[in-house]
Amino acid sequence: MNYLTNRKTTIRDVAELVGVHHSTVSRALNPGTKDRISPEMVRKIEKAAEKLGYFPNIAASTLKQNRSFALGVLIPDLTNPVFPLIIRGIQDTAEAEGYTVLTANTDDDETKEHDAFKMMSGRSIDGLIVATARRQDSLVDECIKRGLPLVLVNRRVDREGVSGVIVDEDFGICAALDHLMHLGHRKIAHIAGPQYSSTGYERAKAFRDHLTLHNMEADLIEYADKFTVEEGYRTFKQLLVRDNRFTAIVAGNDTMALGCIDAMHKQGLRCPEDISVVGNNDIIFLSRMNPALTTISIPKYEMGSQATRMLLDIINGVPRETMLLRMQPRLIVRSSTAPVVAR
Amino acid sequence: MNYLTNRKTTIRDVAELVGVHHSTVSRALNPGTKDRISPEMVRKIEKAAEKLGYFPNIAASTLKQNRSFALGVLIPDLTNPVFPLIIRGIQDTAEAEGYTVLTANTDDDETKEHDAFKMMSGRSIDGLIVATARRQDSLVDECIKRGLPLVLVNRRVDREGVSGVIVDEDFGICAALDHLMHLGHRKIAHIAGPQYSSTGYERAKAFRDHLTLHNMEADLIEYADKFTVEEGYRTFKQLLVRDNRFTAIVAGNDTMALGCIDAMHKQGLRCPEDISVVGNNDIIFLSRMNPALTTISIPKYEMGSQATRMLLDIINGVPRETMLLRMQPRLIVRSSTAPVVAR
DNA sequence: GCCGGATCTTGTAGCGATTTATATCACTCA
DNA sequence: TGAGTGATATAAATCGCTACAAGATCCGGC
Repeated sequence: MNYLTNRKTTIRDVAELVGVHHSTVSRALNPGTKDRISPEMVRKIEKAAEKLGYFPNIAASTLKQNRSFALGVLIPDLTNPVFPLIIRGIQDTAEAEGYTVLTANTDDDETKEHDAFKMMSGRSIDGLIVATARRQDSLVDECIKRGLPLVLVNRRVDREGVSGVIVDEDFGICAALDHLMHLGHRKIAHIAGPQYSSTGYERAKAFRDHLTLHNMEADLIEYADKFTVEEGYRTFKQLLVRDNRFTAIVAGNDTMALGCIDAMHKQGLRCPEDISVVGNNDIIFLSRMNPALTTISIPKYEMGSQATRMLLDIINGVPRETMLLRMQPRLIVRSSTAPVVAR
Repeated sequence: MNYLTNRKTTIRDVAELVGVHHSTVSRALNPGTKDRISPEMVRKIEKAAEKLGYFPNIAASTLKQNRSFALGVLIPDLTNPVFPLIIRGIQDTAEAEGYTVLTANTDDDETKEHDAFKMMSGRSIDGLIVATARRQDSLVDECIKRGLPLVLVNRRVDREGVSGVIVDEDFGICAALDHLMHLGHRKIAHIAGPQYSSTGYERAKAFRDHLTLHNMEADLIEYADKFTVEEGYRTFKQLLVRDNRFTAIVAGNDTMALGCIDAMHKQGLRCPEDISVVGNNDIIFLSRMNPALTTISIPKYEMGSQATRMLLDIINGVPRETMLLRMQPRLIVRSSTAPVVAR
């Protein structure tokens, strides 16, 4: 703290106190250039900085270096329980490396997405983590064109050569289907998530492929427009109109699974007695629900943290082998799935 | 985009294209100074800026103005389901006014809190929203000393004169207790949240006061160290050792209530048949739980949004009457509370 | 026809950091 | 002895924007 004026302490105040040039102070306080200053000088400067309560003005350093030590994160909606853990993974990892995180919700709306990106560009972010990617994504294309370091998380794009941390959706869906078949289910339906998202698309594809492989009916699929409870509800009802002889549902994600269960209850159907349900993501509190939802668990925190590490490596020019890191999900069996019973 | 070099477009590029001085461009593009430039000039400049894909370098403007159009937000932990909605309220409101939000998790740890604040200071935040306040809070004191615009949300401090948006805890607890008494409960216990937090403290105080007023036993209180499921679990067990004749529990918040229910199940007690439980906050999915948790609902999104509006008013020097905005909570009765039965 | 004032635009000087080039040593060694 | 060499420190320029002072332009009015 500068005791005379109200002005914030700057590098020049520190320099004055020590009796050196301010550029020397800059060097001494910067990890990368510290070694060009004599150790005792560094110590003196650090002491003085401490005493004056100096902290760097990041705007000034950003302006000069064109490097902000800030990362952008684009998510659909923070209130969707998948994201808080991913974001904590990102924030914890980023902060440990001295980076600040700017988060924006896009609600899967291209205008909001564009606005958020513009704001982030204005703030000279050093890199971007995108959890909102569509399979064809113009924003991702733009980042690549501009050369902005970019990592995808959760959702991927169709084009190759973009780094990201995603889930082995095939593995998860196969585990779910095997579990259901093991319980005797032979007629299984899928409430698919939006197909513009790789998660929705790949889960539906895995569903079809795996059932086909087992010579089972693979076209009991109804497509939702969003990954929400409401869309799960609506889509399930639609499915029921088409066909009501299935005994199990694989939902595109957990919130949609909850919507399905709501719709079932509304129709007087019971879960799991009449229909078994499997979700996806393993969001919080699922084990406490009624019924406790069987689901495919994905390592959310780890995904955020890995994506951030990846991004920081790209920013720092560290060579990396893996482009697309595919995390292993894990089926968690709870009470929303049960052996099929003759009706 | 500047087509010749790889450099970002600046106001000078725009100025050059239009054939005016760059300071004119700055004026024309700034809402506050736009009226000092002729309308047709403004239009020409805007057109040129658009054409060149110009967007302002916020670091430069921050450096010059000592104003970042960024707000800091301090929360305990994003993965605690109370916060996502509060934060969305903050973000949506802030973004609508052109502000960016920097969020940091403190895990109720003073070191992390201090680090986060230092980072935010370095980024020259224009104001701070604190959801981590302790009743005696040195960080809050520091902000006030420094004159940094500050608004509390959810938790308040003991000292007067600090703006904030909080909940009328007394009202909520009274509603919960009245509900329980109405169901015939005469021996009610409280699993209190940490007393350093105004929420924990005021809820416990309201509990004592209201029961005393009704000439009921008011000291069946056990204090938890954190607002977590685990602490709810531990504290409930502790309470049970002390006294096992209560028929209802008012928990400090929802997560602690869930911990209580876990502990009850572990002890072979049923909720609500043996013991009724009331939570607080109304976090997501409570209505789907088993049993569905009766709780006190607080307007989370609205609180975030109001706090932000308050903060922006302070920043902009708008006079405000209310210092401490007290939101009305609402009891939501579900199936974790039931009439008391003779045992 | 020229002055006073309103209206618009220009010029310039930083904001606080980093960075490149330059200066100043203190030594070594031919 | 004096040029060469590291090792440190200094000077000065710069990042892009805004604010303040000053200049240019135009107009009506006496």
